Amino acid sequence: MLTDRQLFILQIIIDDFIRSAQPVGSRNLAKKDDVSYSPATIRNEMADLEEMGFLEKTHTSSGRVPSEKGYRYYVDHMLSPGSIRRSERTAIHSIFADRQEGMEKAVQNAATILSELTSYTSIVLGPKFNDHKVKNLQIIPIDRTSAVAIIVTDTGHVENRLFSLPDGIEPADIEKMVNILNDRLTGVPLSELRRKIFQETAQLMKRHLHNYEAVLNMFAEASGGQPIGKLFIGGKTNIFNQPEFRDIEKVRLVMDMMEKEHDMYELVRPTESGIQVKIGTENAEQAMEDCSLITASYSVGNEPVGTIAILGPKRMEYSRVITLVDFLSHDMTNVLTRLYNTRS
Amino acid sequence: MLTDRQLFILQIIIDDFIRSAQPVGSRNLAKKDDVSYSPATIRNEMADLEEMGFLEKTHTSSGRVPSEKGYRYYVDHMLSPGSIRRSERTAIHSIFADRQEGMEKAVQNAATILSELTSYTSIVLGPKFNDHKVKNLQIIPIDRTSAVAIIVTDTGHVENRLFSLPDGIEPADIEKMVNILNDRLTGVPLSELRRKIFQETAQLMKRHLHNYEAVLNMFAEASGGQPIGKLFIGGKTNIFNQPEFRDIEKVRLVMDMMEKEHDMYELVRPTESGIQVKIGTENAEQAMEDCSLITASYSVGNEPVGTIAILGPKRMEYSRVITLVDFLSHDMTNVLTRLYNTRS
DNA sequence: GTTAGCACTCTTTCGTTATGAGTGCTAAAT
DNA sequence: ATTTAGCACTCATAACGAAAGAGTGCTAAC
Repeated sequence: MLTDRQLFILQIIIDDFIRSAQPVGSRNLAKKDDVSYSPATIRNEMADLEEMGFLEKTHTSSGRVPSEKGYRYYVDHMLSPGSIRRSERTAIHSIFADRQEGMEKAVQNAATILSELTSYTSIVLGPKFNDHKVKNLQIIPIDRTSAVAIIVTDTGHVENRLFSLPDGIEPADIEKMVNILNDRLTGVPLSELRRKIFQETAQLMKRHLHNYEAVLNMFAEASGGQPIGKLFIGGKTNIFNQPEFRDIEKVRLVMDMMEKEHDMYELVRPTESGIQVKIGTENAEQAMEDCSLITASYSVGNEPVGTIAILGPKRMEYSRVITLVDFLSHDMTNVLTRLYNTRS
Repeated sequence: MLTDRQLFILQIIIDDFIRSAQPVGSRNLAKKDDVSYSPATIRNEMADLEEMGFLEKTHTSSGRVPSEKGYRYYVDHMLSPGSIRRSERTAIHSIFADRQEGMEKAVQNAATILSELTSYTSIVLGPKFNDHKVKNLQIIPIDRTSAVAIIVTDTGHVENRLFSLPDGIEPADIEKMVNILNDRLTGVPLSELRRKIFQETAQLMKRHLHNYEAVLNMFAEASGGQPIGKLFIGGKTNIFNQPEFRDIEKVRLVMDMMEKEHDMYELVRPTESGIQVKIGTENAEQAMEDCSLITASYSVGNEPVGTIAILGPKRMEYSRVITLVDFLSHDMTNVLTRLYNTRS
């Protein structure tokens, strides 16, 4: 469909535009060392590439700019695998070097480092704890009317929630209840906790407590609270560096979106595994029309549990970013898988 | 020091500039219904006010703009107390209507609502839990080498932390330890926990466990982890609305600062109680030179435990914001004090 | 098939020139 | 002794036009 020369020229144009953010013209292209065609030839090819929809002009007599289709083709067919610098490698490995900090800190760290390495905005969706299993349950009474329910998972994650106690419940009752719950629910994955609570323990509880329902309900609710992982965003203001975002309205659109946790979650919610690139309007979100998003999931074993992503301008250094994101996601998968597997 | 008329004119100028963001000139001032002086008279007064440092010109023949000193004087001497609209009152009361959500959610909510009411950026420093007392301690072993330490306070707040177990420790030992800890440390304020841990329990532990030190150390560390409350920021992008922040560099400066948790904490760290207004360079932070900050602390009983703040342009609606912030801080104090006092 | 040449287009820049809002000062009016 | 009208002056902003520069498309020659 494209001749070798067209491919070559398209590649150079996109590479150049990614670097300079300036529309690229035939004259300047021809000056490059590795280009041996005359401006006129290049102009002809450019005209063809434009007709095919890979390039665009900003006005009648401007240089060419890659279209979304152009970027898409570039990403799909012309990406050289790119290498990782030693410093980048060590930076990434340092993220999980210190396990003691706890998962949340490490994930936040990943976001920060990723944004620093790329100077784009990074989004990291922390591991969802659905598939992690209950290690221990506690109910700590605070006063006569309220108590804290605590769920500890086998990965060391802690969920907690304040709830109202039914009237007239005795500390001894609570203790009994905690024992029953731990007895029956240890090892149950969080995703099934809600169901199991009623299925496994309701009968037993009934025998021991007259007021068990309210408590069970609460517990079930606490467990269903956060089915998704936490979201971390690094380098939110990096978008200010991009010359195409000198326009305050554009920045605002993106910034506004970044403040909406739900939108951001929708953006990076895990779908297919592997690396995904969404360019401009390929993203559902209106505010993303001038941005590209590169996402990769990471896994525990074969189960994807979270996502890392880079949000930048359409004119993104795709090659470099994809390499980095790929590397980090594999690193995270390795670390988490090892961690998880030695545990269970 | 200032004649009545100068006071009057200064007030009108500042009020006008707060509304319009445009330098105000004598001609337009004189047109106002409540001004009965001629432009020339006003010009004379303006010149005097400028000489005294309350007004500035952006260039030789422009209208006047309030100086920092002008704003300061305005805030200190000319603020009419301002009233709260019914809708605002209900919005604020709604924040703590639903106690079940837990403190953190409520505080986050406060930030959101405050930013929506003012259309500036709000900062809420959640209650610090230093003075809250230990209700219960737990150590939940995860596997042979690690465990989760959990501290529950009498306010229902939960702190938790993953830590490494010393080699060869037995589940029975852990149980013993937890019992000792609970026995000795219940009721201890978090701020003294670290000290008390060693003072009260070390002797006892020594008798029962050969390897107690590592565990104690860890526990002490977990308790010292977050002496300060959590920080919530609402309406980060509201700054984009301000015409004096059309300049992308200015916005960036402020945005960058808002991303740095530490800087933000420094900004609103509780100092004196009552309402504080910091105008422009009165703030230590460089990035704040075009902004004003209004802070108020809220308390439990007489002890200030957190801060609410509004960050906006120097040209802020001081009167309205101060009224709102004052009202909310009192509301929070009431709610928290009631909550806390029924507990202890 | 490639390229030189040329006319044409469109943006950007720069100086020039109004226009208008605003000031400061002086002198007259109150 | 204030207050105000009048006027000359300053400066930012907008509008205009001209010139420069980068780039294109097309035609004709190589």
